[in-house]
Amino acid sequence: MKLATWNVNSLNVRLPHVLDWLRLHQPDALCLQELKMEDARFPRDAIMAAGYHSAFLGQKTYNGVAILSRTPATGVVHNIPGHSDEQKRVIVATISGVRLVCAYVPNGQSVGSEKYQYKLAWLQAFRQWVAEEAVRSSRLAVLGDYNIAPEDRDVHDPKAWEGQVLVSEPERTAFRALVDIGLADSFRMFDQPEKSFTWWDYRMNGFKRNSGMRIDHILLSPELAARCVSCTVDLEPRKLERPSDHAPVWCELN
DNA sequence: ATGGCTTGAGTGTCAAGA
Repeated sequence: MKLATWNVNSLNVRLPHVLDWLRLHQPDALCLQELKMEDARFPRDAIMAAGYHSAFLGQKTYNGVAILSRTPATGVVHNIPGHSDEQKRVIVATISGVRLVCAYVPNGQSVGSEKYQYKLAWLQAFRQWVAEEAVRSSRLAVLGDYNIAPEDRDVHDPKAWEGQVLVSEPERTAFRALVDIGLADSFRMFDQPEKSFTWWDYRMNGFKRNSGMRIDHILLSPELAARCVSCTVDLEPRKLERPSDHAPVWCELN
């Protein structure tokens, strides 16, 4: 089983890349973030033509998440249950007996800002709910754009970024609190290249200089972690014309 | 140098991303 996540930074612009990627990699499920479109504009037919079902939660201009899957989704949930939020950042579905959480964690803008406070409060509610879901589902995967680089080795220039948003200690503590539910950061279960990142700034030739961060993650419950044989960042789509600033990440499970 | 790109909104130029 192949599970993947990709922040596409506008599904409208990136749809050709997504369709090509589905055809090339044939994942069982692909979690998307930053659709930046209302539900009425979701390209369900084009995705169906590529052989995939869609569960999606969009909004105008910002945010928006989707789970594409070869088999139909069941038990779809929108947003964090019990947590009131205008922003569409979470969709959950069961695919072939695996409970998938697709999350677009708030960016936080800058440490101490209102958006940073919103990010930390959001992460607290998210962790609480994921912990409950982990009790209900032994086969649980939490995929998405976490907007947190968990360790200094996940940052191209840790000194320059020290204490900044995406790497600040409260954010990293919130990430560890998710892991402490009993979820494994699947990427770190395996040997990986030095300076592996999933996001690179569009500006200043960020990708060419590998000036990036690892902020997109796949966390797995113990049962799924035991079945996981690889976790890979796919750099190829970032090399295309008009790329997303994020790369896809995918796991292979036995 | 608080810049540097990209997107969506909408037709000016700004907010937001990370």
